[in-house]
Amino acid sequence: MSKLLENLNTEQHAAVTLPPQAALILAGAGSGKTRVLTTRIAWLLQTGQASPASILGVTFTNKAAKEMLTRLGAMLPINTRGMWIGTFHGLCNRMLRAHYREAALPQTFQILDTADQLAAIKRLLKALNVDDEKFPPRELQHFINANKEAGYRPQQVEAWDEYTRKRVELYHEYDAQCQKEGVVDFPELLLRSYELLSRNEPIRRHYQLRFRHILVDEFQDTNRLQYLWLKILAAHGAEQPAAIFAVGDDDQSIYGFRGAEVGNMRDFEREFHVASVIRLEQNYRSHGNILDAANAIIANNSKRLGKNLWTDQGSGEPIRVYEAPTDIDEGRWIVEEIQQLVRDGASRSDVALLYRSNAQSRVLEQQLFSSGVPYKVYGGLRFFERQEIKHALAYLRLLANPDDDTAFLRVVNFPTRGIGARSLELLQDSARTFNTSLYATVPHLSGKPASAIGGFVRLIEEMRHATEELPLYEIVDHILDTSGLRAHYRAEREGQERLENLDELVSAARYFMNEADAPVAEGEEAQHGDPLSRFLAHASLEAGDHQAEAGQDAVQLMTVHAAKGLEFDAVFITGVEDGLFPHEQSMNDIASLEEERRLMYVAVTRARKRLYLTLAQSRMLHGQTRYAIKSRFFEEIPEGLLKWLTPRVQAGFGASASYGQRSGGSSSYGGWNKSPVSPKPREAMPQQPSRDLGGLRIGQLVRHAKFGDGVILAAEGSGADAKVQINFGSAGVKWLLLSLAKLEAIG
DNA sequence: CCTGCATTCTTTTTT
DNA sequence: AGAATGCAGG
Repeated sequence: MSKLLENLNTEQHAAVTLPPQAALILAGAGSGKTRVLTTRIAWLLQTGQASPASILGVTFTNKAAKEMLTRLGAMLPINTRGMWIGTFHGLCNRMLRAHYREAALPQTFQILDTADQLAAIKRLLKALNVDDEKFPPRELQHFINANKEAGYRPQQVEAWDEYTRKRVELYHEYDAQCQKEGVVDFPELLLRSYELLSRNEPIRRHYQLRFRHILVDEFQDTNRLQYLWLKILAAHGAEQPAAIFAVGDDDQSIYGFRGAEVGNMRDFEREFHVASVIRLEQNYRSHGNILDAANAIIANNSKRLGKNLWTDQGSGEPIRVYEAPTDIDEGRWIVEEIQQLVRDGASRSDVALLYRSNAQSRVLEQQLFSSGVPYKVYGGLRFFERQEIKHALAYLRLLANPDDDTAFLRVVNFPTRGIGARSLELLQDSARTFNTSLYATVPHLSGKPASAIGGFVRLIEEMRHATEELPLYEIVDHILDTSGLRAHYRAEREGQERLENLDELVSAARYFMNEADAPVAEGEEAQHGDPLSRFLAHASLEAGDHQAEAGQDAVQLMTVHAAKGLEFDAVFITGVEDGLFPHEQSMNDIASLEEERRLMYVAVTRARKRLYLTLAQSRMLHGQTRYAIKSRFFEEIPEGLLKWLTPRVQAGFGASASYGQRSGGSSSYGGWNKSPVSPKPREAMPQQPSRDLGGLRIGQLVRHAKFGDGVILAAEGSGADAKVQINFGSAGVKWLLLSLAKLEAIG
């Protein structure tokens, strides 16, 4: 046991060995959070305080769950299979499969992913003749999910206005449709599971007695419903509540926009009477300057639980800042810098390019590509979300559950079978009359549509018959041929990759079966449900690990969100401009600006040794050149931590151009810093935007007869329409037509 | 039923 | 700019 606790610092040790009671661990970035979580489980097991079956480990991503299991396996020679460790959704799915009757679901219930759900909503609106201009499907989807994630069924939603009353009604209809079709969307997995626990006493008691230790990762990301779910599982308020061990960091809460409630941390502390909150503040990742910058940034947020990271690693290098004239120059400079790092011995995979939004990756990719620097972009379309895969899965879903109308409509005419919108409308109408699923309605049909659609139903029936006795992967293989999907993509010009993906689906099925059919070891329970349904659930819940394709040593590109939890020797945070980061849609109210700030905090704390902040004075966005000034977050970083590699010509009055370049100054780290700081002096003067601004440019100080002195923030249009945005300080920020306003360049 | 053009809308993302 | 959807015409 002592071995387990070796090398833990005081706080980590204290957290791991806490008595089994409600605990809140505030774990700063890079403070060994995952280590504490897994060591805690190992310690509970090894000291005999817990059996594997009594442990419930909850994460948000499959990746995190997998990592927990891997690390546990390395620590203890135990069978981790007896424990329930998984994502909220995965665990709820497991529970609902086991008690599908009590949860009023068909045994083969299918899971709708976000796109399926949207399709289902559109279909509903059409069937009910609802104007989708007045009730945009996406908005309705958001409304439904937000309510589910707050724990509200339609009856519980307060509707004060006509509009909301209608949306509640649609929410109700939507639920009814899902129930009829035997499908469940993501938030429904949780809500259903929660309701099952609250309504069914024996089942509730069963799980409450079983899970004595509940460990929750990334607690700051929980939404209301997830909190309620944990609360009921832990038998909160009962005499013998389970011990919840919650680990989180309020400063890294960056999912407020999708319903995460940081407030759950405070509520947890209060409602569960957490005796003492343990703070993990020693950072093992970043050098001092990087941490100082991070601390300084996050200090501007209000309502923090309070935490200050420190390190004993020394301050390290200054943070390098580069301001480029355009986004293309920004990308080019970054690529040169990366090439220099690589020449100095860095490996490309230890270098990350982070950006606020995905749209920014293109310019960077172009530069990397044309320079022949290998790179990998994270966060594209995932395997199970590809259209050919979704088509194949739709056939499989129909085999498992013919009432799945979404799946039916997806493939009834794909590949084309001469079934048009007209026939389908007819079918949908009579399905409403008979109150049956589309599939079940087909026999009632007469006339021409009947034969075409009847043929489709016969095809599915034949598939079902032919695959009855086959193992899973052969079922998949079989439907790829009999559905005509393979033939379809073979005929398509660009179909080669899709065909390969379909083959990969067969492999995925084979792999899935091997995993699933592993002999059931002692202390392990068999999972519920038939292999096909389980495979389909797996496909919905784990849309595909793009992490899988390791490949060569490549520079890592991703959004800041995607970078949470990761770390790199060198990190470039790109596009650090007002309007981009913070994003313009989040600049105006305090709550969302604070989330942007946390996002910046997350970004900064990804770096181990070297951090770059880069920005561009102009960039193409939505097909238009936009001009921006440096991010307001620069003001929050102590000037002494920054090394400007470009002259500072910036907004703010009287800001004199200061050149940050001072030779050397930094010490060397990690072996790949052979050349001091900036390899070569770079072009210093920002170029004038290639637009006639009458000798003006962004950042230019100007004088206006009425508004006084100001600085140009942005420009738009050209010729007679050319407008500039100027910050006149106390006189405000104004857009002025260049042709009308008499502006005099000063400074 | 398919094809091509117009219109729209673009943060972040996991399940 | 570019993707993705929706609608008119072949």
